[in-house]
Amino acid sequence: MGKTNKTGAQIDRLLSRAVENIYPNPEALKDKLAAEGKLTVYAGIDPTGPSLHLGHGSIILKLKEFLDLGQRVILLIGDFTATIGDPTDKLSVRHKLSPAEVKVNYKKYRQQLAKLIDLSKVEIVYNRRWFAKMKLEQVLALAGEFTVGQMIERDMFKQRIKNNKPIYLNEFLYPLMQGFDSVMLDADVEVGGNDQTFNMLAGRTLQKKYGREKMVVSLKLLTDSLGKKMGKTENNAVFLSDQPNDMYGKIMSWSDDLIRPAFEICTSLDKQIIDSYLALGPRDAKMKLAKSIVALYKGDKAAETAEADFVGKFQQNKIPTDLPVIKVAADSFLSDVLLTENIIKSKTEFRRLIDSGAIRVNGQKINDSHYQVKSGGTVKVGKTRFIKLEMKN
RNA sequence: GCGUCGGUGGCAGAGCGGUCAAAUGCUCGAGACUGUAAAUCUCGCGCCCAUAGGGCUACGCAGGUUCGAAUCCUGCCCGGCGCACCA
Repeated sequence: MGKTNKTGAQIDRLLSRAVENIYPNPEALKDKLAAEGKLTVYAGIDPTGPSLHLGHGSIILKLKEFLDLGQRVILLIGDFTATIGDPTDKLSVRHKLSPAEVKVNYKKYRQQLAKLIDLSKVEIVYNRRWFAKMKLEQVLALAGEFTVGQMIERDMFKQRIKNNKPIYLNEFLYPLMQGFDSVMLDADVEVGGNDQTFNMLAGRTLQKKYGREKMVVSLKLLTDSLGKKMGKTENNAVFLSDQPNDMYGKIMSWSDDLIRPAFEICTSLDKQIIDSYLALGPRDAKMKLAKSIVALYKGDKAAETAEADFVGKFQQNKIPTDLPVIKVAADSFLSDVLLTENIIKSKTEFRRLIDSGAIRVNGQKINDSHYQVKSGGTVKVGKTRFIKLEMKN
């Protein structure tokens, strides 16, 4: 095989790039990869929302590296686990996802991922397949594989105990279920975010009892200097469904110290290229980053446009080109228009924005909360919200 | 089951009969400065009408006491802790 050199480099990259840790150790995985035969590699995604975010993207990028090395890659859709949910956060009243909803979500995921990886080469498996018909005795057997001590080893649980916060029984079950996925898939490798390490290792433990070893690749998470996750809860989380302009803008609003890790985690650019970008200085490097990421998910053309738009909008204070156009009747109250378009949440908010001088019509600051629309034009709300008005005939 | 403490805005956490739309911190929004970064400063952050100001809804849920309740009482629901129970 003449391509050993090339695959050698590929393997090194796979073992290190964006990788936080490999269990039991990188060498073991390296040996496995070097050996003949396909490995079964998988990553799980819970279809809780309509959109994936960049964190999912980085997992997919890693899967692609496995795929490129000729491994068998499975994307596990946790449609059953998603219906259990995590009761930690009382806010998110997790409604059970119906199979139809899951299907809809997954369809969207497909579109979002299509640019990243050739989905026709990836097997899609739903874990409802085995969990839906699981019997209580099987559940108990599963639960019997772990002790409470093992569970409360987990940092999060320790914290909660310390803070007198409740831990629900199904939360203990969650890692077990995730572990059971590995068993059912007969997986050699699982890839996931570092926040999933505990769950993934539960799978490793469980699988060992069935006489099979799974390796775990945990990926670095994109965190800011305070160690906060750029997850769904943070408002600068980038969703793969975001419009190119938004995606670009959100990335530009990231903290500077995210630039280097983001290049590593969210793109597949070569190290030399990344270094050359970083040498440009923080602002320009971030622009390169934003453009690269947008290009990855939306295509080069969209990335070009998004960048041009950004430069125009924020560096030269121009109005972006492709604004949503709203038809309005003459003399409509601007507050009403913005409210119905969901640009603002309430009239009170409108008032507040007016008071702080945040609303401009055709560049003209508005200070009348009863402003009526007389003619078409652009409305700017704050720094990032724009809308174009046209008169209805 | 018994006892006990507790349930307040996006979060944390004050308030414990009127001056409470509710301190404070964080988050968040806007403005200034910038690179839509960070830091800093200023303002704001339930909803509706309004120029001042007014109204409505809110402090787990449902009732009650009172001129007046987030604050007191009763019941219910939920959680923490302790005790009991241990199939």
